[in-house]
Amino acid sequence: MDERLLGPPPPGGGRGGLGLVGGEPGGPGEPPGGGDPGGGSGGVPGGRGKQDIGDILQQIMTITDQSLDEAQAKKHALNCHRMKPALFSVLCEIKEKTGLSIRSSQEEEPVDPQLMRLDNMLLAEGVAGPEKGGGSAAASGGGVSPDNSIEHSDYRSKLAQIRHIYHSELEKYEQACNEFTTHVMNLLREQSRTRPVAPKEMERMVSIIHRKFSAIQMQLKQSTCEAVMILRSRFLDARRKRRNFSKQATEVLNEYFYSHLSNPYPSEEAKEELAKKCGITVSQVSNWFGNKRIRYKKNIGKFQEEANIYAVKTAVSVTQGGHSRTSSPTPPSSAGSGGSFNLSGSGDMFLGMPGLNGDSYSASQVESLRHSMGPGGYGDNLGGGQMYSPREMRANGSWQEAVTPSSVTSATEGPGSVHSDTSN
DNA sequence: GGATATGATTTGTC
DNA sequence: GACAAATCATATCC
Repeated sequence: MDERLLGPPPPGGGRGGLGLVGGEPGGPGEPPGGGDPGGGSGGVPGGRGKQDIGDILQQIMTITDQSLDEAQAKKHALNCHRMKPALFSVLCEIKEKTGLSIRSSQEEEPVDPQLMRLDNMLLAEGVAGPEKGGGSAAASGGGVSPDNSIEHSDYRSKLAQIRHIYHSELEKYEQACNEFTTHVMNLLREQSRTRPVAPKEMERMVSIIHRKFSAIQMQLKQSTCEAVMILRSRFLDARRKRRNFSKQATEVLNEYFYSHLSNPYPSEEAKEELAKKCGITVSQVSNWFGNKRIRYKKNIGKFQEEANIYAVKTAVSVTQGGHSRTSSPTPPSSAGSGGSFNLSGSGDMFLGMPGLNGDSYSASQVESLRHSMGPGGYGDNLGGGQMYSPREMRANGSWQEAVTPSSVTSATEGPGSVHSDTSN
């Protein structure tokens, strides 16, 4: 709090200044009536008057140190003091002089650029200003993938929480600021009975209070910005929010993968359909297949059991009459044009994979399963003229080379076998 | 709490 | 642009 305002010292410094004023010959310090109605000390000679004024000033200056009742009593006594009008006029004069310095220090301060930045950011993020409908702030400004609706709504709800807290705190600050301003104004008005308080002084006091509170508000804005930044970074860095796919989704993906083991590269349409089925995005499907291919290739043995499980699953579902097309939305892209699947998916599975415990499926098993697939199963492409997709023909680390042991392929060489063409 | 699984990202290649 | 491979970061299991 600015002491100068509540008890402005005279120019020249401290209380001594006032004492000097009071002692000026013929000055306003001389009591108009010359009597001593309150003091009870009889007539006041010049020296005695000085001392009296000094006492009064002392009392004024120490009034804040006293208890409320004591202060009220003192205040009342001072207001009734015979010297009061004279003192008041002196103080008014002093005020006139100090008014210049007040005015000079009251010049408009430039808007804090940091505050401007904070305001702009809060506005852009949809925290400050009017609420943005439909969470467009989160979608456009937040940089959250638009196809990730769950995260999107999560982001929006979190942002709404921040917004709510920000506004309620801001309201609290404003309320507190207003209350405090009113309180100080009342105090000043009260004090104006004892000492002159210029309207400008009051204005200045109000502006000081507002400045103090705006500093607090700035902290609030800073904290809010930080919270929004953290929220954004969390949602932007998808790795932080990694969630395992549902069991059902993984099953659908695995079923497709193992039923298209010869060419586990789903077309765009297939990806879209898988994504739809699994409740994930197309890029997530792509990621999943990318990861699956590389991990399968790296450690085929580890995935054998899984492969077998899905092989049997698929076979059973097909033999039961239910086309597993649900798990095999559409053939891979290469198949779309030329039917490039070299083998039926399920057929691959059994040909390329030893059974559990290292045992291979018997030829009859394979044959019966393959047969059971029929034209409606994953073996749709069995009769395709083109045997391999360009990808499969790659010489450097192609999928076929990696996943199909030569012993197996050579043993099952024939229409749809995989190894013969890879060398070309 | 460490090991493992798994989804996502980055980098380089074609 | 799609993909492979490496890597990161988090989830889950024990």
